[in-house]
Order: sequence, then structure tokens, then C-alpha cells
Amino acid sequence: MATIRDVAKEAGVSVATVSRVINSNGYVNEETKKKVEKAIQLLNYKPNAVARSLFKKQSMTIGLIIPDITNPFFPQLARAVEDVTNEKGYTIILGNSDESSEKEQEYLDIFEQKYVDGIILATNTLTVEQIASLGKPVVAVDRPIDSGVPTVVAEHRRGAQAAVRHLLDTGCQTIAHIRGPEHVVSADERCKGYLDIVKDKPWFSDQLVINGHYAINDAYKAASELIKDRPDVDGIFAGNDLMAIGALKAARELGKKVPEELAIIGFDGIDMCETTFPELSTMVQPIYELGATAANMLIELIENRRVNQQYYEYPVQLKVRNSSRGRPPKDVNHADNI
Amino acid sequence: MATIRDVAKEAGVSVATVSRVINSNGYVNEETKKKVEKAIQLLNYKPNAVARSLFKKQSMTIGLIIPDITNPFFPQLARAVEDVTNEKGYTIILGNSDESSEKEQEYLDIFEQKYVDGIILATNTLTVEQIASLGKPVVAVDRPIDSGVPTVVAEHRRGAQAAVRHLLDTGCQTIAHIRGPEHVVSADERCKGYLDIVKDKPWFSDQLVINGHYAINDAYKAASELIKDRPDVDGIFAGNDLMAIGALKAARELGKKVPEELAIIGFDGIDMCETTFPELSTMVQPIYELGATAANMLIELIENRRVNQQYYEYPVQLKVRNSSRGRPPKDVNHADNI
DNA sequence: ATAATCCATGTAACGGGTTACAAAGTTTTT
DNA sequence: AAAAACTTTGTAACCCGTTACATGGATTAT
Repeated sequence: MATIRDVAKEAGVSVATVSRVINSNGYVNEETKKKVEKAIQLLNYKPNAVARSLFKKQSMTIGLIIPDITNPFFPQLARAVEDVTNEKGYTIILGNSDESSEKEQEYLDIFEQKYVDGIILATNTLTVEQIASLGKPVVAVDRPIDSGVPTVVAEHRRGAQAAVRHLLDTGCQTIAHIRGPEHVVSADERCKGYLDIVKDKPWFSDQLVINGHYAINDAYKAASELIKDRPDVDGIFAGNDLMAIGALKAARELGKKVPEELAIIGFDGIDMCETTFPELSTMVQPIYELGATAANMLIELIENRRVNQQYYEYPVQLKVRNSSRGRPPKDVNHADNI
Repeated sequence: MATIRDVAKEAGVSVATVSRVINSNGYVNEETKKKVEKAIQLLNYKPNAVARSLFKKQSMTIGLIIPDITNPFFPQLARAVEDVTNEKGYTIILGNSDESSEKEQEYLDIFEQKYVDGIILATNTLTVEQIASLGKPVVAVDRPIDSGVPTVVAEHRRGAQAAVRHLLDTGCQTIAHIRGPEHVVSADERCKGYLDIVKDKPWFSDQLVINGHYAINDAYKAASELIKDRPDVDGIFAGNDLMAIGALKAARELGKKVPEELAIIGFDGIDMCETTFPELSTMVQPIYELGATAANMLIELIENRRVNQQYYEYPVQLKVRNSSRGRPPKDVNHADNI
């Protein structure tokens, strides 16, 4: 690997001059520039990013921590982040945290040691203190951490309300909620949205809220029991699509017809929704956009150290498919209390 | 950020001594060690990974290039790579190449400049020369590049043969193949496997092989036309699960019953297969294992500079589900010619 | 007792860039 | 014509660890 000194020697100039031409700053005579460029070509010189980072205290890399790339919500998010940061010359380090705060802190330490320029967090076990102590730009996506941290999210609560309202509109009389993990903001918010709509209904009881940890299998089990224990439940709002798919599976196996006997709606809008049978209704989040906006904001923060808007909340959109469509809307009183 | 010199001053020793204690090499008096550790604690010192990299010419990071993390095959692979490398203290840089050789070369250049210690490639637009010129350990996963490059793959061809044989066994009389993109090794191999079995059948013709680019929509379109144009086709072997799902959708929309009138089988074994209706038969690859083995091999290469086995070919497994099950096997002559 | 080892620690060069500063030549201003 | 400003280039310090080498004292071997 050729170094800048090799190039300097080859071109018969000093390293400073070479540095000036590769970074196009400072004065360099046109002739000299050509000589240097020829030497660079000849030696196939590529500047050493590590040496550069050491001096500049920045690395053109950004850290991305997500709970689990295997969860179909995150690949799109990660892809968006990669696309926009890569466009600006950044490279991304990916970390799966499995919702573990130790793992997250470990990654944060590594990021610090590697002079990562900024961090995108789709997790929320970290405290503001941990984040602030980094002294680096951080943006939270999908899961808000603290009002002090720039954030990009979807309207979890409002979306949940709309989902539940949709189930009511479609004639459901008793709606259960399979919620995501406790202490995960998105899950909490969606659960609140559900409660906003149903808490004062005569049929409502706490038992209608079940924990499903955002995973197919948990929801499958939860829904199986629910369907057996509570034959009156005719609508399920799942905290995410994966869990809705689990519920769908449970319904199919137990012979409960969807949507006739049981309407199901999810949340997120992952691709899988279109390949289930029946196709899954959902509240679609603009996943790619969330990631892209977070990445753009982060780069702004990195390059300008400030940003005009530091909180984005994207609307979600009701997408009605066959898992909740075509139920004869009955004439039921379901005045929304929101 | 405290530096090693700050720690040295605080502990009243030289930087060499501090370096010795953080790396536990060389002689250090027990007392001195304690003083240094106290200073480290006090200053919350973390060694600068960039400075270390510059000197050691290694960065404890590995580069991973995949076509597209959004394709459900890759998250599991990436997860496996992250899990095993992270365990050994490595961190991963992720790049999506979109099958573009320019993007791949770009990433390779960046990896070189960042002193990445090794690279895992799930792509195959690169040449051996490009790879060799890196002078770094590289392992190919899923798609072999050249016999000179350590490789971890599944038995694409044999798996394809088994898939097609399964369709024959289940009574299919005319089997089409929706293949993956040309020049992608896995797609080529699977296509060969298909041809191995069918090329001498009286019903075989070139038209039965259609290109679907490994994507749902392409396959959906291809299958729609196929179903209309060739009502005699009663079996489809799709080059991957995504395309099988596309075909499933086409069949459903055109009222072709699966599996009674049309059996469908995919390849890969992604999670989605279990959530489609009917559930999708497939040849399952040990995806996580592929990634884990590749990662382990890479680390071996990085740390020992050699490896005992440099080619792994994992068997794939036929998983029969409802998209091909329960067809009355007719008494048809389908002597395998392999 | 003396040489050979071992233990403990420090000094300084090194890795490969970047940039402040200096020096000297050119051009513009007044 | 002298001063000011601009252009061009080089020298060397700096970023922050790591490690070769040197030094000196304590042990052990012979």
C-alpha cells in the first residue's frame, strides 16, 4: 500500500502538497497538481482512512443499533439509513442489541472508540445520560428516548386508535389487543391508543390486553388461548404485523373464520402482510422514510451541528385488506370517546 | 476524552506502562498495575481504537457485502455473521450492493482504506483479481466466486433436483421453472438442477424456464402469464421463496387451485413460507449456519492466516407443506435421469 | 563472586495522514 | 517604488496508541 510519502517522492513534491491536491484545499499550481495526480494514478494510491480519522477525529462512519435485523421491520429501516448515508460518503456499522441494555452500551463504547461520527438508535433501553455523555450526534428512530434526543417516529398512538376504530366500524363488538413488549415505547403507545378507544366500552376488561413480545410465536400462543377462552372476541388489534400473522395462524388452525368471525389488524405495514391469507389489514408506517429522515437529520447534525426541526412524527395509514374487510357493518353504538 | 498520556500522568508512570496494563503484556508490577487501573477508572479512559488501528494495521472490523438486506434471505445471514464476529470482538460494516459491481468495488475500496480485517461477500460480480488484490482474507457465502476464494454455500443444484423430483413424485406432469437472475451463481445452479431432471422429458421446452429476478413481483407477472398461456403446467419450481410467493399470488388471483391444479415449491426456507396460504413447500437452506460458518472461517483466516477446510457445502432439506402436498400421486413415468 | 536471567519501567520512533507556520516568489495596490 | 496581498511549496508538529530498545535492579545459575 502506497502512502502519501511515496506519492510525494514519486511526484517530487512534499507531502503537504499531495495532501492539498487530494483534499483540494489550499493553493496548488496546476502543473504540480497534474504531476501529483499522475503519481497517485501510477502508485494506485488510496489515502489511509484510519490515519485521517486519527487526526480529524471523525471517521465517516455512523453507528446503527437496532433490536434485531431479523425482525422484518428493520431491514427496510436499515436500508434507508444505508442509502442516504452512503450517498454522502458515510459507511455504517450495524449492531443488533436484542433489547439488551448491556449490548447497547457495549456498542456505544465501541462507537466512541472508533470515532463514529453519529449514531442512530432504534432501541430504547438507554438513558439520556448515557447518550449525552457520548458528546456525539444521536438520533432516535421508531422509539423515542427523551425529548432531548432528536427523534423520528410514526404516530403510534393515533395509528392504534385508528386501527381500533376501524375494527369497530367493521362491526366488531369485543376487541382484544395483543401488545408488544412492556417498556418498549412503540408498544406502550399503541396500547394506549387501543385503550383510548375501548377503555370505557361496557365490554372492556383488562384480560383483553395480552402480551405478545412482537413475535409471531408468542402471539400465536396468546391468540390460540384467547380464541378458546373468549369466543366472544371478534376483533384483534395486534401491536405489530408479525403478531397479527401469529393470530391469523391461530385462527386458521382453530377454525375461526377471518374476517367473518374474527377481524384482525396489525401495525407496521411489512411486506408479509400481502402474502398471508387472508391478506392482512394493517396500519402502515412509512418505514423507509423514517429511516431516511433519521439519517438525513443525523448527517445535518454531524455536519452543521444543529438542525431546524428535531422531532418528526409521521402519520400512519390504514390499509384495509381481507383480514378485516367485508364484514357486514352492524348497527352498533360505538361512539368514539376521543 | 482522556488519552493514554493523561492516564500515565495521573498514575505517575510512562505511557508504555499504561499500554502494558491495558493489553496485559510485558512485565508490570502488581502495585503499578493497580495504580494504573485506578487512573483508568478515574478518568474513564477508553483506548482510542483508531490510533491502535493505525499502528497495528488492523481494525477489529469486518466488512459484509450483501445484495440487499431487504431481501428476507439476508437478515438471517447478516445476523449470524454479526453474532459470531461480535463474540470475538469484531464489529461489522454492512454494505448493500444491489448486484452492482461498481458499488461492490466502492465498498472494497472503503474497506481497504479503513483497514477492515476481513470481508464476507454474498455477491458475485467481483473477479478473483479484484479480491486477490486486496490482500485480505475474504470468504464468499451463498454465491461462490472462484475456487481460490474460501466458500460456504448450500447445495443449490442438488437441492433444485430434489425439489423438481418432489414435484414429479407428487404427480406433476409439466413443470416450469421461474429462475433467479442470470449470472447469479445460485440461480444458475438451481436452474441447472432443474434442467438435470427435466431436460429429457418429452414435455420439456425452453419456454418453461422464465426469468424472475428473485423478486415477488417479477415472479407474480411471470407466473400470471405462464398460467394463462400454458394451462398444462401443473408444477412450478421457483428459484427462491419470494418468487414462489409471487407465483402463489398469481395462482390465487387466477383461480388456479394450489396444490390441486398447480403445485408450487420454492427455495431458501425463509420464515414467510409458513405464513402464506397455502403454506409454501420449499428447500430449506441452513441460512444462519451458512453465515456463522463463513464468519468463523473468516476469523480463522484473520487470526491464523490459514484454515483447514476452505469449502463448505451444506445440504438443503425438502420441507413439504400445503403448496405441494396431498396431490394424488398419479402413476406416471418419471425415471430420474441423474 | 560473577555472569546470566528475570523483572520493571521509561524513552522515543513509528504508523499515515493533516495543517499551522514559515519562506520566498508574484502580482496588485497606492 | 514600496507596501500589501496573493500564490506556491516545504518543514515539522500533531493525532494517540504500540513496541523496540535501553537502563538498572533483583534473582538465579555456575
